[in-house]
Amino acid sequence: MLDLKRLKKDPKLVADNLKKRGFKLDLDVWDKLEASRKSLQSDTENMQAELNEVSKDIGIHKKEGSDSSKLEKKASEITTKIKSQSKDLASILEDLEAFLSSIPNLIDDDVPKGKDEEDNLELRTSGDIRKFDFTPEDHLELGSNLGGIDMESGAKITGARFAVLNGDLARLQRSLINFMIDIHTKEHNYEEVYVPYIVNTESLYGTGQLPKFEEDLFKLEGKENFYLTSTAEVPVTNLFRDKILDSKDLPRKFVCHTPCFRSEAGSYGLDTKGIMRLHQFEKVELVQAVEDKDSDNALEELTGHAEEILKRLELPYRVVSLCSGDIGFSAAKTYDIEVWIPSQDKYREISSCSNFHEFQARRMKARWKNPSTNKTELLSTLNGSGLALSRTVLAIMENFQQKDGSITIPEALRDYFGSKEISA
RNA sequence: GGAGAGAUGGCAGAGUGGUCGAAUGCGCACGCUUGGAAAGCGUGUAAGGUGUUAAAGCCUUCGAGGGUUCGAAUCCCUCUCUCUCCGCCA
Repeated sequence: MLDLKRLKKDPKLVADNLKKRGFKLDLDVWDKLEASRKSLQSDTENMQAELNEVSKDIGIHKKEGSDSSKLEKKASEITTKIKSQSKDLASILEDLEAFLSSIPNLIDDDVPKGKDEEDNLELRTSGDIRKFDFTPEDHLELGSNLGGIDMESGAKITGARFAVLNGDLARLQRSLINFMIDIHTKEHNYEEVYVPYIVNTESLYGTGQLPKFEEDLFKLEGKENFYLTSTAEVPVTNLFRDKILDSKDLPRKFVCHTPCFRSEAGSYGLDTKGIMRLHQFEKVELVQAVEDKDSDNALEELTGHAEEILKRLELPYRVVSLCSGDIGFSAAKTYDIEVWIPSQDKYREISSCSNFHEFQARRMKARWKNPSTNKTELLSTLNGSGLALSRTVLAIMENFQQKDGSITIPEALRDYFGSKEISA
């Protein structure tokens, strides 16, 4: 949710900012809604004030035992008026809410301008891209040969875009989860947390998935407002919902492993092969809640934490700053980390790290008490994958494959995995 | 799944129709006290909206939604959640 004060004060500025991401803010609609809200609301409040006054009077009369029937009649009239008017007000408020809740976040000034993916700005690369002295296979060929990736069974058990991992590859994924969480808790000072994988509409609204993006989610039948979580961002960030945190508890940093369920509506034909894009995948997620003044630094830090995993795994990657047209609904600024995929001869997203500033916090009333002003202020929230598991498995397979089809395990992971290779 | 109890401010916990946004305690802030600290004493301290240079004032909020009433934290209905007991169960 946008800062309403800002929208009231500077509608043009807000609209211009939103324009950068290709969102047209209809200022006429806004002006009309806001004007009628204002007059209706202040009218209603004045009547309410009058009614409160009269009611108080009645109370005094009754206590004294004097006649109050005249006052009661007056109050009754006011009540009737209020009731009819507050219906109008409620409907305006509803429209306003619908209007506001589908406006995306404002974009940070240093976000590169652009239309789509093509205009994203590469900030840095890391690691050396391996030169193969044989023709490398893609992860699905490798996995099938090793008997470790079984798309057929996934399709049989559930359907398209579901995978079964067997033996060493299942173990590889499990070891990666521990590897990542250990680094984030022991070295980067995140608290580990375990959360529900089913979330309700309030939580999804809080982080911004609802009301606009319901089609990306799996909704449970029977239970009115239950959805499978599409990212740990939803349950973990909502830990802060309706809370007022003490300043000494900030920043708050959580790391959480969850499965993620995405309907992948609108991505038909994309990445149909293997485990690149699934309806169900595992992810280790980093979430931070900080004071807004610290949030820019926190984004750099958090991105660095995710990068550290790739460095330790000796996977080549690059960091790109998403351009204004490609940035997500709730985010003010996003860095994507993309890992090198030899079979595609390009970098592919393996982590997305975003600063939401107060956008999510405003929706979920996540606040902290500022001791210097003694006021409650909104938190700033951030999150990023640290990392997406199936794509990490995929990247290790492809980047560390040997001529005979075996896969070397990156050194840093060997203690976790238990051996130094997956043999052919 | 069955039976019962409950949901109040940052936290704990009073309040069963009328100056109740709400006693008290804890916590927190400030002041006094002290060489300094603790203790003690005093003062202040919910959120959101509106308004203002700032304030005052006004409106809303006692789990959520609806209802009764001139007036609801308090009465009625629905829902959600929590706790206790029973059953079932990884």
